[in-house]
Amino acid sequence: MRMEYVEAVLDVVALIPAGTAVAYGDVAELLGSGGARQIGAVMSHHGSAVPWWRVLKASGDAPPGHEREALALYVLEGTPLLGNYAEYLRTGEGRWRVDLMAARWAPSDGDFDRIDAVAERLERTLRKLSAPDDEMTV
DNA sequence: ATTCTGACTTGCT
DNA sequence: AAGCAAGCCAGAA
Repeated sequence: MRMEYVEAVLDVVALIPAGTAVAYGDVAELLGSGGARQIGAVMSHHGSAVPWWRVLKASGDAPPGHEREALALYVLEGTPLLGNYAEYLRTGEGRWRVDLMAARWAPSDGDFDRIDAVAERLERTLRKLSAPDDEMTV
């Protein structure tokens, strides 16, 4: 995974507000590069410094392996949830998930500007890297 | 070049 | 609602 890609992903994730969330695939789409699995790979290895819990599966299930910690944060942030998470908090049993329909982040115009800037910077860099002999390639 | 793997997604039982 | 199969995208071996 190129560092430029990792940084671009983290830059976008850092913009997601508390109480909202997006799916891995959403980030890839906003970035216009790579797919859901790539975002998952980035979050898995480099997500610790950003609000990683706000990026999750399209189903609303929390990032695998971090369900407990994520749930505590969702409750704290007032993120819309579905299912019996209360029981999960008590006993560790019970199914729940984020209500992505209600919680999904809707970027403001300003957010879109920042996202576009990140996406453009990334694309520019990747293009340069993939075409060492630019000049003639038109 | 081929195969395997994974913090993914979607559609169908 | 819960599993499963395929499709998907890239990096690693």
